Amino acid sequence: MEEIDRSIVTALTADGRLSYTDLAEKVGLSVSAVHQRVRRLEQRGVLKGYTARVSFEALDLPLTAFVAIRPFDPSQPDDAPERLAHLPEIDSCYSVAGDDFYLLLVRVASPVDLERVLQEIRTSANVTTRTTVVLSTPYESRPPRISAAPSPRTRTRPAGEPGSTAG
Amino acid sequence: MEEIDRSIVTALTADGRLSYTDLAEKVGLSVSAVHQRVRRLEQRGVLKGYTARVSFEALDLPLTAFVAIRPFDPSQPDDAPERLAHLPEIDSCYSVAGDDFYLLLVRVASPVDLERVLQEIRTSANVTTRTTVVLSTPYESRPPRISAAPSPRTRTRPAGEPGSTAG
DNA sequence: TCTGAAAAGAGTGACAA
DNA sequence: TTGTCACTCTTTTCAGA
Repeated sequence: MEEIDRSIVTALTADGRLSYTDLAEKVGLSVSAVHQRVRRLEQRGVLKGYTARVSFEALDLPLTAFVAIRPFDPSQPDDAPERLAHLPEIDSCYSVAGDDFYLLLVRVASPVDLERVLQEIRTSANVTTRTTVVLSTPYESRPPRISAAPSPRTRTRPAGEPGSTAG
Repeated sequence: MEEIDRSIVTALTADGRLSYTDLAEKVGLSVSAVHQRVRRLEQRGVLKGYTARVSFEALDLPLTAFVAIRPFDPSQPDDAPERLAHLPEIDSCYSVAGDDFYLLLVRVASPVDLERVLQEIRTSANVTTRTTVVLSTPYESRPPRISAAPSPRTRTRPAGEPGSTAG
């Protein structure tokens, strides 16, 4: 990605409510130029949206756990993610290589709630669970380092226009 | 947490750039009342900040992995999180119960980069690694369900005021 | 803790370069 | 693709209830 776009994305991951005025100052462009770039980054899907970062402790969800799941009957169709999507305690669902099929990140208020959620996971998706409790979180969701490498969409060009292979 | 604050937090996790005007409409208060509530939620630490959500694929970080680590020599002081913090490929670091000491979430551009990062993790923190590659991510970082239970800070009271234990 | 109003500041779109 | 300008809307602060 190009340098200015990179610094825009970096700045917006650090503060998602930055005004275009402040952004423009940071990257050394006018407000409207920055505004257009942000719109393009949003359209390309580089910027997918904006969220508030919350304190899970303050929201009474102090207990985090990773739950690795495997189907009880591996011959059955595997639709665990959809079957589990209704559980609000599940923060994330990853399909993984290795011994397990999926790895879930779960946030609850208490051990008793974790027990209940594990039961709901097992019965909803017909899986066995192996749970790893998080004791503390030294850091989480750090902003990524954004490289200069072109993203796939950067290479796209309007239909009908000749590509560089023509040269 | 109280109902209006809950809907404010929910709305801001869904769209972190919502204007106070829109927020005020959603929760049925005036703009300045909503503004005050948001400021208070920020001061209490319920709202910790705002970020742009990015596409890791578009940022050329299509490969995600979980890396479980254990100290090579368990008798040495355990300062792995600080020793690893400089690696930008590490998104999150969780201290966990169970067989491993920490679980890292890592994002890289390619298998070769993963290999390099694993070597850097091993040498930086003097640990062994066990890596689980993520194949796909059905969902990630979903907004939490916000309960009515009081957050810890809600219970605090001005110093010198008698607590309920006095009764 | 809320409302309403006023001033300062930011977002937005058209147009020229 | 960027900058300028003009218009509109939002943010921010304050007094008063």
